Amino acid sequence: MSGLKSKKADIIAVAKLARVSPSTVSRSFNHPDLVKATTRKKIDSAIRKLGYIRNRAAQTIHGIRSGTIGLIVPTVDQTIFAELIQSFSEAVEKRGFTILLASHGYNLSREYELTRKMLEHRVDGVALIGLEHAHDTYELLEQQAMPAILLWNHSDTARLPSVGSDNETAGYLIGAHVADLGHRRIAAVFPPLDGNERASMRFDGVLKALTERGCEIPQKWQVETPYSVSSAKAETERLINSEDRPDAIICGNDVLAWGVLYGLAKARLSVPDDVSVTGIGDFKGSKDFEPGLTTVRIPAKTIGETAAEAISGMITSNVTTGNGTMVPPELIVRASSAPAR
Amino acid sequence: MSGLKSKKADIIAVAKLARVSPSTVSRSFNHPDLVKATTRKKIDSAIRKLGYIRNRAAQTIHGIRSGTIGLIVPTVDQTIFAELIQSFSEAVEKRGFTILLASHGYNLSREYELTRKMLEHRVDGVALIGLEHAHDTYELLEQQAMPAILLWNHSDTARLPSVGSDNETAGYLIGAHVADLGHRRIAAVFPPLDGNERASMRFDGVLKALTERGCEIPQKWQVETPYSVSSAKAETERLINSEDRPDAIICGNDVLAWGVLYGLAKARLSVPDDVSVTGIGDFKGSKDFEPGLTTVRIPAKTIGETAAEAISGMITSNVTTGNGTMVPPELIVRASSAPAR
DNA sequence: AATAGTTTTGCAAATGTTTTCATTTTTCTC
DNA sequence: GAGAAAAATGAAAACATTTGCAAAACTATT
Repeated sequence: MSGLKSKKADIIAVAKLARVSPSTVSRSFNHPDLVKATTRKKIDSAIRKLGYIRNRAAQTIHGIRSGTIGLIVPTVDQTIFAELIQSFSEAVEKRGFTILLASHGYNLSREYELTRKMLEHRVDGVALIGLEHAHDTYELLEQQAMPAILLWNHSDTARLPSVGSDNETAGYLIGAHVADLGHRRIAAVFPPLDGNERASMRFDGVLKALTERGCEIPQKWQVETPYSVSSAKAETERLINSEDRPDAIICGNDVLAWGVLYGLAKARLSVPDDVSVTGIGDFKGSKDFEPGLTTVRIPAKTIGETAAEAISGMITSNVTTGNGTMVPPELIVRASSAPAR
Repeated sequence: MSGLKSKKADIIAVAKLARVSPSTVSRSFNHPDLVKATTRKKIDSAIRKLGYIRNRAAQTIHGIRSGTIGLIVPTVDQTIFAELIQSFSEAVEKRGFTILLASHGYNLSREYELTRKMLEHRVDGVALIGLEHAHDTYELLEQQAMPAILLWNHSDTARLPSVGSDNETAGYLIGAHVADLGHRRIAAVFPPLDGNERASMRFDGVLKALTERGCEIPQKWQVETPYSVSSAKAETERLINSEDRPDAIICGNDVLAWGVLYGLAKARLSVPDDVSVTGIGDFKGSKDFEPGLTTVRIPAKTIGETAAEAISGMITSNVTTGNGTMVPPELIVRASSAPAR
């Protein structure tokens, strides 16, 4: 009641109240050095009085950047991505962008739809997770000449610049570690490999390291299980039930490894005395496990930051970063693995 | 080269190619029933040929909704919020909105800035986490008549509608459970209560339940520790080192409870035989712990969905949902708590 | 106090849509 | 096949800004 028109204030209202033209108000936002200090004062006070808030939509149609970056993820609520989302979003915010977030639940055609939606919103760039995307999605981004980047995994041959780790290397590191500890009775607990490029490349890496060292994983010890602690736990109980049990279990990721550790604990088997266990990912929590989990760290924070820098470079100065950056994974040895007896 | 003008296609280009007026193209998007099927065909083919993508920014300046909802969180990368973000975003996506996400790292003035930014982007609504926000933030939202909602906790007296659980009730449930099991030597491991409304209300609830049952927590057993598994673990080692140790430990959240469990495991104390342990939150993983963690579930999924429904109601039909919805927390008894000996 | 140079400001066009209203085209009825 | 009614389309104004250009207002110089 007391003065401020409750109707939405626009730049014209501000101009009127400050007794200047709209152009001057606009300039005072975008090129403050071009307007006299005293006029700027008047304008600022009018802005405050009216509670005016700039309309980015109106700017955007002038070809001005929207200041948003679309981030399209499979899902948010897995530790694996939450960390990445956090660091990426923090890093782009620092550069003045805001994240437009959408999740597709591992459905590639939904991912395409969401990409379209991002383009409708005129995001300045798009970030996708992983290397596998629908043909249409790539086409769309190319055709619209939209700066885009792939997060989490890196491959030189990807169709877009990618920032992340190499899953095969991650698998190789773990495979080599376990084999070098002298284990020969090795089992693998992985998510379904089919259609999961992440998991299957890790597995390939493990196999490569083992083969080089003259080991192999017998078919019966190659376990596939959904991405969940509880099913990994259940599978583990099956795995160790036979008296002919492995003395090392290599897991496709930390979540599965947690499940395996619980399964072993329940069976009163000691880790690492009876069985060595390894994960991949170094999720929050793995460090504090009892025993601490030997794993490979995929440095989510570094990836998020590197990617943020890369894409804002692409946006602000059309600098294409070649085919991205390889952020090396790192073996982290903790208490859950020990030399074979 | 082969036909498609690489310059950004607008609605006018489409109209020209389809030999109709821009109005008709616009109509064919927004009121397809008003345009003849054959013209629609022509238009669709022109759209495809040019790779035209609608410009929501241009629509938005007509007062049309932007189709975005601002979600401002303290941080993404804690299990606690990731689940909530996922369910909220999924639920609003289902209603045609996209999430504009920003994180402030528990900095309330940064939260205010982010809220402003959301308003600049002309989001259709804003969702904040928790009940505690800067005065300015509330003012801003009110003054701009922006539909807004608070997630995670509910209070009838909050300045905005809130959807979530009541932390005091959550604490009460756990306190009652532990006391009713017959425990009298009870310790509490909580995050710093000062300036943390969530934690302190939970603690109040615990105290209330205990007092009603004639118990109390001695000062020396009231432990404050940062939100992290490792520090809870360290604190636990201190706590049980004295030979006069508690036989039940009530934790302010599941993450701390995990730390406590690890600490006890390391000390070779058996849960629940030697000590009962409880959490609050029922985070992913608590179910599969060895032993399973007794806790109070704050149903993130329900909260996200309820909140999504509430805010889209506020947006699409100006229905204000009173002061929100209380989503009741639920005691979940698992193996980590047992009757006192 | 006139001139030239510089700094500030305003006018008007442009941006990519939607929408109201008027006009044209089609369909129906007899 | 004329007239009325209904359906489909187009013209133009509106939306909230930015920006190129020209005009106006200052400053400095003589």
